[in-house]
Amino acid sequence: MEYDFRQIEKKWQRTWKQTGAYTVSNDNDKPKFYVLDMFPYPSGAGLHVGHPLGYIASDIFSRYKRLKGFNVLHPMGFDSFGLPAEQYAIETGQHPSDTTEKNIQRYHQQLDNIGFCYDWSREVRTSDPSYYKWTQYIFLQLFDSWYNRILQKAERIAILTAIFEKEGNVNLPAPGNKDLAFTASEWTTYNEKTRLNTLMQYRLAYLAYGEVNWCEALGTVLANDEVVNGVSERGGHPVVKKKLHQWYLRITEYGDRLLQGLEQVDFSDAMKDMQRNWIGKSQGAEINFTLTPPSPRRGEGPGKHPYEDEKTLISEIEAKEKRPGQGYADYKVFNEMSFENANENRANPTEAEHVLWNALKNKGTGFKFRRQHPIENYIADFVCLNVWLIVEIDGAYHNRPEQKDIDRKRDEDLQKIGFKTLRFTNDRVLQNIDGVLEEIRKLCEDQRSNRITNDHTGENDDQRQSADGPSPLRGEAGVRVYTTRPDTIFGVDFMVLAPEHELVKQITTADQQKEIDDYLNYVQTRSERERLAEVKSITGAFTGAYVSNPFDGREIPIWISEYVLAGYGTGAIMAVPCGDQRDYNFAKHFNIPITNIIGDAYNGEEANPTKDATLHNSGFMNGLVMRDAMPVAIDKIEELGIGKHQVNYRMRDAGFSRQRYWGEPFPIVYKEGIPYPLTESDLPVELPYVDSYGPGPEGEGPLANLKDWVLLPSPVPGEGPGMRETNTMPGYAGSSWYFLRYMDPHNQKTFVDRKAADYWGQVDLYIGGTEHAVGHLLYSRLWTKVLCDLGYIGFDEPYKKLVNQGMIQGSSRFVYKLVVKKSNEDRDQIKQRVISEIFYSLSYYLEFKQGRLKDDDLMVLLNQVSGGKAYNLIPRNENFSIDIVPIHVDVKYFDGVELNIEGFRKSKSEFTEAIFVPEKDGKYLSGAEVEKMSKSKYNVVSPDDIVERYGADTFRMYEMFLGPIDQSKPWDTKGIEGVHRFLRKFWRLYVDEVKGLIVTNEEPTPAELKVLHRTIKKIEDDTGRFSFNTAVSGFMIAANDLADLKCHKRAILEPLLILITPYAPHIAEELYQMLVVSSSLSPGEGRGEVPEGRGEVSVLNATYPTLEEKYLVESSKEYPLSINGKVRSSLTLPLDMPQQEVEAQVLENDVVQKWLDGKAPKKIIYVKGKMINVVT
RNA sequence: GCCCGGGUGGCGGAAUUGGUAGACGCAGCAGACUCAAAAUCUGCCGUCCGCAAGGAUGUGCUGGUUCGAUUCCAGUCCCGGGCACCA
Repeated sequence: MEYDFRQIEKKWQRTWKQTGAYTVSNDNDKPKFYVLDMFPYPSGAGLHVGHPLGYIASDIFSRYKRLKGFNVLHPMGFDSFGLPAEQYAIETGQHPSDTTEKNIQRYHQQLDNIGFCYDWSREVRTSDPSYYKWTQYIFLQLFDSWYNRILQKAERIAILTAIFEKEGNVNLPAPGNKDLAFTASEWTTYNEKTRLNTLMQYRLAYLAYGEVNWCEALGTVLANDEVVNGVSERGGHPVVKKKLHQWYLRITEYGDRLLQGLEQVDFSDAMKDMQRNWIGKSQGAEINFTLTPPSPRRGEGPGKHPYEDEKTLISEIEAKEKRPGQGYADYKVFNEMSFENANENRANPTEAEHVLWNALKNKGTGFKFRRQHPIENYIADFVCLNVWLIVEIDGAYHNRPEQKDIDRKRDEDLQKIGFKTLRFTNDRVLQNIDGVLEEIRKLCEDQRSNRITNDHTGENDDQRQSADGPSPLRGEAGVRVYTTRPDTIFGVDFMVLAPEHELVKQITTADQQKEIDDYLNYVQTRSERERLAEVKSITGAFTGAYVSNPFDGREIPIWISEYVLAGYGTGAIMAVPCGDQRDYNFAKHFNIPITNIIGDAYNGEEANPTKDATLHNSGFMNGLVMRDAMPVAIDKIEELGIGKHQVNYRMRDAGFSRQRYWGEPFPIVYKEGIPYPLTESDLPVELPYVDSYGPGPEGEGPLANLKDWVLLPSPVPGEGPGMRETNTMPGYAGSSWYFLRYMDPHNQKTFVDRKAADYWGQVDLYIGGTEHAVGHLLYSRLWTKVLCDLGYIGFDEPYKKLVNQGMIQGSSRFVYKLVVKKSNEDRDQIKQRVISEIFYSLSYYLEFKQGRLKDDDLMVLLNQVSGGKAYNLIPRNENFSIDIVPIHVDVKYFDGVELNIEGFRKSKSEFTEAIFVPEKDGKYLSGAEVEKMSKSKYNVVSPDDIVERYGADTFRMYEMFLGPIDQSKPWDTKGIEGVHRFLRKFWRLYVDEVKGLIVTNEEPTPAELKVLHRTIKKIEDDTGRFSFNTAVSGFMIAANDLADLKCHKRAILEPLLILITPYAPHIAEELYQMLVVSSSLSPGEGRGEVPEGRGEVSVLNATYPTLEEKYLVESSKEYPLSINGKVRSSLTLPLDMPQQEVEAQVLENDVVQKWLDGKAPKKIIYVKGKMINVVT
C-alpha cells in the first residue's frame, strides 16, 4: 500500500471537521493554554508559502500542548477592514464587503488545506457588525475614561467630575492643556459646553484640532508609525502636515506603564528595544534662561523699537492725558523696566481704570483679573490669564490715526501669543460700567471654551509629552529648554530655537531681522521630504538676542536652526558644543567660541558625549564626575526656581481617525459642534452601503457624502438634530482587542465575559512578524491596560510570550536576453532594439559581463544554435553593439535552475519562437537571486501547489525544516523532496507496499527502545524551545535508525506516531487508526483502508509518551582522545572507571605513545563523559 | 550616526553549559536493482598534500584568555533589521 497522501489528508480533514475535533470548550478541568497567530488581512493575492510559516509553528505547538494535556485555544480570524480593499473598490467599483468576503473564502480554503487545528466556530472578522459593535463599545469606554496620574490607572470620567467639583483641577493638570487651571467654584460656574471641552482635555479617546500626517494620494491621515521616511508605508505616497479635527488615543499617558510592562513579558530583546525606542523616555531638566536686554557694550546699539519714532507724538499726547508716562509704557520694549512701569502705573490709575478695576477685582465677571500686568513686550491694563483676555482702556489719543496703527500692531502681536484684546474708551467705562462688565464676562466664557478646544496643536504640542504637569514660567520672558544633560550647563555656548518657535518673532533684533526672515523663508520652502532626503547640512541664523546663563551670568547668543525640532521638548535647546556633535558642528560652522568643561576629555576636534569626565570651568560643580553632577545641577536649578526635573517621551498620542470608508464608524454624534457619545443600545453603528468611495468635502471621508446618514433628526429623544462623525477608525482598532473576542466570540451582552477572560487570561504564545512591533503590539497593549484598569479583564499585558517568525524569501530566476543597442548616440537616446527573442544561458552571461566573451563570440554561439542564421537575426554594423540583460521569469518554469523551455515558450506569445543558447551539456541554466517574495518578481510560490504535489504533512514539515523559525531564509522548492522522502520512509516502517500493515507485537530490543526514548527527549526539548527544524531532523534520524534496525514493532512505532502528530497530523492519524483497529497483530496482518468518520479514537487525543531515562543510560563512552587539544584517536571506556585507571589506559594507547615519543605527559585532562586530552 | 541581530561546505542549516566542527536535508559524484524510466538502496562528498596510512589547514578578519574557542574577551570588516537631527 502506497503512501497516498492526497486521499489520506482529505479524509482526515473531513473527519475532523465532522467530529468537531478542534472545538474548544471554555468549561474544562484541564489547564488552559492560549496560542494565537496574528490574524491576516485577507488580501486579494491569497497566501504564498511565506505566510503559513508562523501558522504552522503555532499549530504544531498547539497540538503538542493538547497532547500534553492542556485545553488549548487556537483560533483564527480576519483583520478585514483596511485600505487595500477600499483602493481596490475605487479602481474596480466592487464593494469592499464583496471582495473581502471572496478573499476570506479563499483564505479559509488555503488554510484548511494545510490542516490547521483552528476552532473555526470562534472565527472573528473585524469588519463584521457583530464584531465592530464591540470595537465601538470599547471606544466609548476609552472616551469615558481618563488617566489618573496619581493612581497610575484609567478611571471613569464621572470620578473626574466629582474631583473637579471638590477641588478643581489643582492636583490633576490636564494632559491636553497644561495651562488649564480652575478651582472647584470655577468649575461649578462652567456651562455644559465649557465642561465638555474641559473634560476633552482628559479623555483617553479625545477630539482635538491638531497637525496630522495627511496623505493626499490616499486621502486620509496616517498614524506616525504608518509614515516611513516622509512617505506612506502603504504605497509610498507623499505625506504632509495638515491641521484637522481628529480623534486621538492618549497613549502618552501610558508611556511609563507600557515601558514597565515590557519587563514582565517574554518578547525578544530586539522587539522590546524597538518599543522602548518608540516610546523614547528620557530624563532631564527643563530650564528657563532669561533674556538679557540689548546692551550697547556689544556695539550693536539697543534694539530699536519700531515705535521709537512715535516718541514726540506720545509726549504731546501725554501732556493732554491725566497721567504722564502712561502712553509710553504701552510700547516699551520689554525689559526689567517694564515691571517698574507697571508698579508705577498701578499707583497712578486713570479714573476709568480705577472704576473698572473696582468692578473687576472682586470677580464681578466670575473671572480673575490682574491689572497693569506685563505681557511679553507690553503692559496690559487688565488681563485674565486663565482665559487669555486683555482689557484696555483707551484715552483720547487712541483716536488719532497713527495711534490706531500702533494699537492694531499691538493687538496683533498679543494675538499671536494667544491673547485677545478688548478695548473700551474711558467714556464708555465711566458711563456704562455694567454693560462693559457683561461684555467682558461673555467674552471670557467664549475665550475659555475656545482655549480649551483649540489647544491641541499636534507636533507643536509640547504638553502632551510631559508627564509631570504644568511647566513653569509661561509668559515670563526667557528661553525654556529641555536637556538631558543639566550637568553641562556651564558649557552652554549658544541657544538654538526651532524656526517655528514662537519666541523667534519677538526676540529678533532689527539688525538681524532680515537674516532671520531669509532663513525662515528658506525653511518654509523645503518640504518634509527634502529635509529628510538631504544629507544633514548645517544651516541656521542668529536672532541678535541673548539670554544669560543663570549660574555664571554669561551672555549666550540665541540662534535658530532646522536641527532643533519644534515638536520635541520645548522646541529649544541649550547647545553644548564640547559635548554634543551637532552643537559642535554648528559652532564650528558659525564660528561660535567653544567652552571646554571636560578638560582633557575634549580634544578640540570633535564633541565628546561622555558622562564619565570630570567637570572643569563649571563653578560649584568643578571636580565632579558628570554622571554625579546631574542630580546636583537639577537640585540647584530647582532651588533657584529656574527650572525643574522633567521626563520627556518621544512618542506622540495616536491619531485615531481616518477619512476612509472601509473601517469602523465612530459611535459619536455632534450637536453644536460638540461630540456626544451614543449609548450602547445604539450600537453597532453600521457602516452604510455606498456606491462611490470618493472623499467628502474638505478632507472628510466618503461617509460625509451620505447626507441622510450623517444627519440625525434627534439623536437623543427630545433633543435637537445632530451630525454623525464621518471619519472611521484606523486599521489597528479592531486588532487591538481581537484576542479577547476569541475567548467568548458569540457573547451578545458584552465583548468578553469576565469569567471567560479570567479562564483564558493572557495569550501564552503569540506568533507573528516583527513588522507590528510599534503599531499593533503597542496599541493592543494599551487597550489591554485600559480594559484592565476599568475592570473588564484581570490582566494588563495581552501577550505573555511573543515569537517572531522570519520571512521566507523568494528565489527569483533570470534568463538572459540579448538586446541590440545603438551605441554612437547620447546615453539617454540609446534605443534598445529587440530583433528576436534570444536567450543565453547563465555561464555566457557571466563570461560576457567579465569581458571574457566578446560580441563576436556571442554571434558565433548564436550561429551554432540557429543553424547559421545569426546574421539574419541581428543586423550588425558598427553603430550597434549587443548586450545581455537579465529578466525575471516565473519560478514555475524551472526545475531548480534548469529552464523548462517548452513551458516557458508557452507562457507568452513572443516567446514561442525564442532561441535559446544552452550550456555545453544542452541545458539552459538560469541565474538565481534571493529577493522578497512578490508578484512583480515572479518568484511567488503558492502553498496550494505545494500541498497538491507533496501533501500538507510534507509542506508543514518542510517549512519547519528550512531553518530556525525566527530567521529569514529563502524558499527552495527542490529541497522539499528530502522531507517527502522521509515521510514515505516513515510510512514504510508501518506499511509494506504489498503486505499492508507490517507492525508486530514483538518485544523491542534495548537498541530500539533507545532510539524511541532518545527521540522522545529530542522532540520534547526541541518543540519546547521552538527549534522545529532540529525536531524534524530528529524524526529523520529516528526513521533512518529504525529502518536500519528493521524495526516494525508496535511498542516503538505507536509512541512515535504520537510524537509526530503535531508536525504531520494526517499521516499520524491514518497509521494510528490502522494500529488501533488491529489491536492484535501478527506479521503481515493489517488492515488496509481505514474507514472515514472514526472520531471517537483519535491520535489527536492520545497520551503523549513519557520519557524513560533508563533506556538512555550508557555504561561506556567512546571518548575523543586528543593530544594538545587536537583529536588524534578515540578510546572506549566504561563511564564509571576511576580517573587513575583512565589515565593508565590512555598512556597505553598506541596513538598516545606515538605522539609522546617516550616522554612523560605534562598533564592528562579527563572530563567524564566528554573527552580526554593529553598535554605534552 | 545610534541601537539590535547575524557571518560555519556548492546551498538551507546543526553543534542546548568552552569539550570529536559540518548533525539532518538539498545539490553533486560513483555504484546496485531495472530492457528502460521512476521509485528504492549502497558508498563518497570543507580545502590542500598523499595510492594509502596519515598529515596540514579550516567556523568573516586580527589579537587575547584556556589543556582545549564556532562558543568567552578586545579590536576590526561585511551583511540584515530597527531608529534616525529626539537635545
